[in-house]
Amino acid sequence: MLSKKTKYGLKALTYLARRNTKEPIAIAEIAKHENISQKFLENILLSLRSTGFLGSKKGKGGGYYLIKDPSEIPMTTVMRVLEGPIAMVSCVSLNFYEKCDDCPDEPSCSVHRLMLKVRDSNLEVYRNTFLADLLTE
Amino acid sequence: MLSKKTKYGLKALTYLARRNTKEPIAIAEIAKHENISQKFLENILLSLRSTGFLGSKKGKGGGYYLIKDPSEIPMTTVMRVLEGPIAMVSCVSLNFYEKCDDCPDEPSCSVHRLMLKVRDSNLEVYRNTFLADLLTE
DNA sequence: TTATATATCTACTAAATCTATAGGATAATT
DNA sequence: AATTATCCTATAGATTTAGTAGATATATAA
Repeated sequence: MLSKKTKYGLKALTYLARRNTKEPIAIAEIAKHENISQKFLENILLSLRSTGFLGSKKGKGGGYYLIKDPSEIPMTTVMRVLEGPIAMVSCVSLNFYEKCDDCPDEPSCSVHRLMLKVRDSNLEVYRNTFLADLLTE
Repeated sequence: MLSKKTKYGLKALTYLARRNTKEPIAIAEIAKHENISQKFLENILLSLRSTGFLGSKKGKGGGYYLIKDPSEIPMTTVMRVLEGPIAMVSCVSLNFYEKCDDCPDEPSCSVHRLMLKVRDSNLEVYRNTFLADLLTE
């Protein structure tokens, strides 16, 4: 299942993209409109900031804003920060590879085989989907 | 992340398919060869039995055996039993659909949009992959 | 300079889920 | 009757998730 963290994070980014302004938008506003616990959202936006496409400003009139255009924000980046590795097992992960401790041989492992296909398939979706694609036209 | 339950279940099925016999194979044998806790595997195989492609026999000489040919056992069925719904959110689930309580409108929901793509993509993989495809040739 | 509004950061707690184990019940074989 | 193996239910420990609390840092405005 998709975590609430990811769900909320996506909704928040979508909200920012739809507001379509360079002005910072307060967490409180996003939380209210998207029905998210404000404190929880604080943590989520904080972790998204590390991606480089999300900026923030403190103090009165502060908040969060998109640095890049939504058409340049790929879901690969978003999902990796929010949900973690795209691969379902670490032995097929591109960015977080780790050998399975119980599996003696990867090429002959059925789990490895199946999850490789799943990873490729998901990766294609995430690579070809940008924040802009999730906004309603 | 893929659950251990699913991982073990897949390995067990693969083991059965590779043994390539109609004779029942004891849980103990599978558990030993695949490095799985026997008691845990009991539960897993039990739940897989409901799919119809896995049979069991009690008593001496008993165990589990595949009823169908591995080329006729699709991953959609396996994954749904072991890992649960293929969709990452219930609002895009084919078999377990449920409306999100916090989301007023599905067509305009960005999470819905993205997860629809992901579901379709995963579904294609699982539908086109059969147990037989996971065995090393 | 002071008050206010906002993000930042760390720590914590409660609930849910996952992993595994325990022990007996049931059924088939010898 | 004894043995062997699956079947079934319950439970316990570990981990993860979701959410909360409270103090700190920083920017704005009066």
